[in-house]
Amino acid sequence: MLSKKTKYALGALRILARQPNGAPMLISDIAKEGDIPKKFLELILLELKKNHILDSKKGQGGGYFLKLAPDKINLGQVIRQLSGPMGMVSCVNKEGHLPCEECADEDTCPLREVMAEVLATTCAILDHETLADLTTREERLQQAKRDYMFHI
Amino acid sequence: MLSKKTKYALGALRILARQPNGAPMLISDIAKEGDIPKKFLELILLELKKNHILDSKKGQGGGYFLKLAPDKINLGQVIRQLSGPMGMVSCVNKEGHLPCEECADEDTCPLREVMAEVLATTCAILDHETLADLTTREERLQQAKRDYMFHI
DNA sequence: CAATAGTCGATCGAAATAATCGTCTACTCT
DNA sequence: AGAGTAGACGATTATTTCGATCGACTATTG
Repeated sequence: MLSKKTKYALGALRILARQPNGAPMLISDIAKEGDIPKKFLELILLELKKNHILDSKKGQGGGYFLKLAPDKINLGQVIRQLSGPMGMVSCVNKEGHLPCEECADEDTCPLREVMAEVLATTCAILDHETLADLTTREERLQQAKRDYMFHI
Repeated sequence: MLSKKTKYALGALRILARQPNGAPMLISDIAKEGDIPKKFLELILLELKKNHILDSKKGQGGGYFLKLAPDKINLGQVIRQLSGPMGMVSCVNKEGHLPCEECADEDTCPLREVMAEVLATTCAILDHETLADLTTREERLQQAKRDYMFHI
C-alpha cells in the first residue's frame, strides 16, 4: 500500500495540475480541497519542492505551483521520491540497491528474478503515466459516468 | 517492500519444497537452514498452516511439510496471505476491498484505474509463479553461473 | 508413560507513520 | 520602508506495525 503521505502528495499534485497556467495556490487551499491535514501537507510539499517537482513563491499572492508541466511529471517519479524504491525485495532496485540480507547468493536467487520482472512491469506503467494523463483519464471516466447515468 | 515475515515464509517454503517426497521437517531445522529466528518462524508456519498451505505432524518424527505439491503453491497466494492484498491503493483489491478514504469518487478516480493496471500485471506474474517454478529458475541460474565461471 | 514437537497467549522494544506546534525568515505589495 | 502574508523548519508527540522472544500448554507417537 502507498503511504498516506504519498497519496496526499498525488492528491495535491492533481489539484495543482488543474490550476490555469500554473498559478500559485496556498497550502491551506490545497489542504482544504484535498482534505489533507495542513501541517502534514506542508512537509510533503516541501519535500516535493526539494525534489524539483514543485516550486513556491512567498509573500502576498504566493503559494505552491508545479515547476514542470503536468506531462513532464510521472507517477513513478513521485512515488519513488516519497516512498523510496518500489521493488518488493531491495536487491532489485537500481537506486538504493542493497543486497537483501536473507538471500545467500544474489546471482542465483530465483525470487530476485521474479521480483525484477514485477518491478519492470510496474515501472513500465508508472514511469509513463503523467499528471496530464491522469487528468485525461479522469475526464474520460467522468464522461463515461455521465453517459451511464443518462442511460439508466 | 515485502516484510521480513513474508520473505521468511517464502524462504521456508522453498526449503520445504526441496524435501524429498514431502518429508516433515523440524521448525528448528528450517530455522537453521533459512537463518530465521526460530520463534518468529513458528508463528509464520502456523499462519501458513491455517491457510492450508502447510500441515504439521506432532511427536517423534513429526514436523512441518507442504500440504500441496510445489506446483500448486504460487507466490501471489503466499504474499497475499501474509502481507494482505497487494494493491497500491485499497480500492483496487478484490478481497478486502475498501474504498480509499481520501478518494472523492471511486468511479471516476484516475489513480484507481492506473493502480488497477499495475495490480493486474503484478498478479499476472505472481499468481502464476509456483514454488516449483522457483526451483526450476534456481537450477537454471546456478547452471548459468557455473558456465560463466568456467568461461572466465 | 515419557519424550518430542507443535500451539498459543502475552509481551516488548524498535522503527515507521501520521500528525501537530511554535517560531523564524523571506517576500511582495502598498 | 514597513506591515502583513506565506512558506521553512526544528522539535515533538501519538499511533501503529514490525520483528522478535518467553513461557506454559497440548497433542502425538514410540
